[in-house]
Amino acid sequence: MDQSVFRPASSSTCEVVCSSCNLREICLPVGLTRAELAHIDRRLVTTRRKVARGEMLYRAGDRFEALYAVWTGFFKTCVSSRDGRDQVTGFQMGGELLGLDGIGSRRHEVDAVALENAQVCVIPFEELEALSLEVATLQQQFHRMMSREIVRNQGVMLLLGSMYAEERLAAFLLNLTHRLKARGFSASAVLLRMTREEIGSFLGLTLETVSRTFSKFQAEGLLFVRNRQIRITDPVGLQHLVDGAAHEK
Amino acid sequence: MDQSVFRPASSSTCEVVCSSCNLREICLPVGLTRAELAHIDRRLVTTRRKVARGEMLYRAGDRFEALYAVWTGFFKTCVSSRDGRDQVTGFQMGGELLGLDGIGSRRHEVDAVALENAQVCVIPFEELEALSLEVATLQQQFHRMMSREIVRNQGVMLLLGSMYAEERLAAFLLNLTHRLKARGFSASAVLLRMTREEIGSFLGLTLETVSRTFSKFQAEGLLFVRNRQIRITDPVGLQHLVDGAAHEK
DNA sequence: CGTAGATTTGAACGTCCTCAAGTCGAGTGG
DNA sequence: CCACTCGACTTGAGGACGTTCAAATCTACG
Repeated sequence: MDQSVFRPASSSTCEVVCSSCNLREICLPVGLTRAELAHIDRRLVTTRRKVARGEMLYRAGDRFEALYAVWTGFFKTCVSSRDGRDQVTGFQMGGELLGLDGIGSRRHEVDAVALENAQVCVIPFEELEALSLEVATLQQQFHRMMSREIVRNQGVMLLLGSMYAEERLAAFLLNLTHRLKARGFSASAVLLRMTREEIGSFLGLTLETVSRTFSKFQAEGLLFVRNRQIRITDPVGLQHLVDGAAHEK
Repeated sequence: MDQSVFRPASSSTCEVVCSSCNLREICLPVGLTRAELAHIDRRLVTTRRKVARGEMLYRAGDRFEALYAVWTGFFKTCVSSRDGRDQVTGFQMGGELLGLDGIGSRRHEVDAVALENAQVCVIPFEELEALSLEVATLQQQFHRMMSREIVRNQGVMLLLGSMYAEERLAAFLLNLTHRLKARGFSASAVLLRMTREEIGSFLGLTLETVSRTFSKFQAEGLLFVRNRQIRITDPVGLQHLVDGAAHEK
């Protein structure tokens, strides 16, 4: 647990501006004009926060005060019931928002954990709502992002409710590669940031089933696995699986 | 399919005002002052729409133009993948919003089907966003509702990802009764508006498993079932199940 | 170089699904 | 009013998929 350069609650106040951020075409400010961007610069986001691998950005029960836009690094969110069951509900990468769960009750309802050393832009929620009253485009964009979160989760419900293990893992991998590709990374060579257990929790499977399914995919020539290094050699084959090919009559 | 009194796209323009609606303490305008309510009356909602049992309020792919607040009746929402798999993602009753899935892409991403003759308040989305710029409280309330939708769905993911059939059905029933109770209905005598198959689809189970589990609950004295009439006699026992009692060591 | 955690793989078991048959209930028409 | 029909529901039997338990291997990191 390398914490040497990461003081838990450290924050940097220097030059945090959306208008020159490399993620501005993916993140919350999509579609804002230069003038609008200038208007929100230094008002919407004033600080970044570093979160070391394994640490929580926030945890269920914490007071909700801000949303977070992932700038670098990789997160997971988990819900847990009182009896200790828990479920990974999503993985977040650059440009994606964390904290939407807290708006309704003013308390966070899930845990957000960094899977690798990460930095997030802190978006004080009061400020976001205030600016949204001034900048209609910002409001619209925020609504779009919340809506997409809802749709994404419904897609996960489809996966959890009606897919076989192989279909789930295939869908998971394709989703991951699409998002990586949209950020300029390779869609075929993927370095997983999460354990088999975390993948399993997200997909409603055990870690053993995830491991076995990876092995099966490799045996079938769909990909190469070596620990967390994945090379996808047949994305079409994976898509075919997601489309239910293996169980059609 | 009794359509005699329900013309599919019919709408009534008379006296549709939030300020005198019996659901104003549950629906979107929660927390608005009298002045604010007066401000949005006849602007936010101008029409109601009737939807007959079995008909769709909207379907996946339709252009998104409005949100809908359920006024009377009962709905389900379904996602389906191209290969014909489909999954009920939720059931909606009075005061709950439909259509949030369309904001992101300006197209609806799910189907919304009336499970009984229903009426919804039509909330043109452009108008909602415009009014949200004027009435900060309305904006806040809308954000809260979207956030709660996200949290709700994460709860469903927990259910689908890590619960046994009995736990799922118990959780489903308790959720239903809580919502009914909040609307002034009995929390013990419930008339299900959906088929076993729809319950099963929502819970990631087959209709047979749902049926068997109902029978088992009855045999254990947790409830009485008679078709869609449910009488819950031991809500604590059901809660105990949800909390994982049956599988604790 | 040793230890703890992550991963792989095997074998047996269990939950839930599939397939099938039969029952029940509401609506229809004779 | 009653037979008829269709869909919804119940119940049983067998099997499949994924889990659980267990052991071995691998990897990263101190």
